[in-house]
Amino acid sequence: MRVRFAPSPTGYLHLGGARTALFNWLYAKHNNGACILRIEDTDRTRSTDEYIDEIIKGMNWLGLECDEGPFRQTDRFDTYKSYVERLLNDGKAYHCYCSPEELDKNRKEAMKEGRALKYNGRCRDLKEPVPGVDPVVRFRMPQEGSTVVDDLIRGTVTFENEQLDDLIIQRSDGTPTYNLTVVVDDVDMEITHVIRGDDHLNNTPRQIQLYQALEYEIPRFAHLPMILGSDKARLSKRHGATSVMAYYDMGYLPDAIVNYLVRLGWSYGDQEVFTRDELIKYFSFESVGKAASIFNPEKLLWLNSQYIMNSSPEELADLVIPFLVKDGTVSEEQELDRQWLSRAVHTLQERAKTLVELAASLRYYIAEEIEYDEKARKKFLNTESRELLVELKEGLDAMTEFSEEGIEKLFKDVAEQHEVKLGKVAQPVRVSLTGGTQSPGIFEVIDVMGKEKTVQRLERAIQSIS
RNA sequence: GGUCCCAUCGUCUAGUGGCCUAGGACACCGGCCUCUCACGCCGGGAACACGGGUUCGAGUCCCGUUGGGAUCACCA
Repeated sequence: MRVRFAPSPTGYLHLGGARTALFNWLYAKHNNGACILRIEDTDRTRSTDEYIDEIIKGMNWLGLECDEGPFRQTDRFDTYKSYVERLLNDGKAYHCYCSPEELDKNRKEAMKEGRALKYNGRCRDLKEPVPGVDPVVRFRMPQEGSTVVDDLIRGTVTFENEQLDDLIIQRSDGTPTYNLTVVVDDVDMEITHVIRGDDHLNNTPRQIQLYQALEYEIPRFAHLPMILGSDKARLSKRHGATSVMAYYDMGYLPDAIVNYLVRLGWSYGDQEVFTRDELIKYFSFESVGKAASIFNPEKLLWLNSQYIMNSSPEELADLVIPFLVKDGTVSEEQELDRQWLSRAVHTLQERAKTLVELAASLRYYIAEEIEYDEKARKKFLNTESRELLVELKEGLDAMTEFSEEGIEKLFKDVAEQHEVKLGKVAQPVRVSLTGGTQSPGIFEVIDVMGKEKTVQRLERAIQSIS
């Protein structure tokens, strides 16, 4: 069992491409088969090496490494040429001398008259070459009967051959075109299952005809439904057709992206969150839907928060460091105590939806100085709370051993003495320590922050009042 | 326009003729928990596009309508 992911390096790996890669990868893993990465770069004007690197980087980040490749089609031009020669010699392809302008004119006329947009076959039976013109090579498409696509997702789809065009398989500059190269490569690379986007379904009968002309076995096909933007239009930059690496920058975990993507069109009962192993075990085309689905950023975000909650603090601590550096919270050389950082991360895990948010909250644990949120300062750091802060500071300063329980007892004692609720005590402290009104439980914050920093910040808060 | 595909809550989906008074998840709205914010828990509103058949019985099968999408390049 062999599958392939065959992106064209004319852009970054976006969510749609990533999902196609994912379904190929899952199907291969599920069946203990191989996944081949093939770069379809025959359009030399639009393909770049930079995009190739970016695509591979994106796949690696998502953990979708292929078993073979990358193979580049531009390295295989001689092979394609020999197949074209074969078709030409067998009379299954012919030279066409029509100019692009002429073709364009015919197309427009056909459009105006409401006919199918199809090559008129002018050069089909030409006996002599036209001098001074570099011809393209067209495939002589059978015009009788019909072609049936047997698709793992869509079932049986029938196309009338008379609808099929004599497609160009080699350009006038001698380079091959897509419909030929896919077939040749899938044959050469012994691909058994072609898994790709829905947008290729209409190409499939043409390719089947090519397989038949070449007398090769036809692989199985599976055409995945598209991913649409919120306006039901094709996914564009606006909705998320940006590079998957942009999601790295936004603080998403690769497993969350994978989990989100797989549930777009595929399901396993009511289960929403899957481990990678479960995905491999359960994946099947039988439970892939046929309808296109709309990309929903909120659900992705929710999944990401789930993955952050369920990750180990140690793992998250490692992952968040680049974001702390980016924020300027720590410098590149700075050595952080990993064990301590993990404790800090642990207090924030169920509050952060992304690594970016996590890094932002971590800032008050790590930074030397904090800034007060102005509204919070006004409301909680005032003469009313000053005495409480002084007592708390002294109490904490006097503690020989720091523990959550001890801190809690101190807070409750102070609250009781002043006959106020715990909230009256906790909020001013929270603002003093974190600068804002939202944070993990105040006892754990103090415990993680440590005596020195806590006392110092309380002192500063008291100073700011007078 | 031709051809092809698709159609269950706003969104992702469960559903493979009776378990459907249509289930779950995100989002939204209440409530509980509580030192704040989250998490968690409990509850709420919200869908079978429409019209014909087939059948004792249809969200599920068939046909049509409507709506959406894809594709028709010397792009892939």
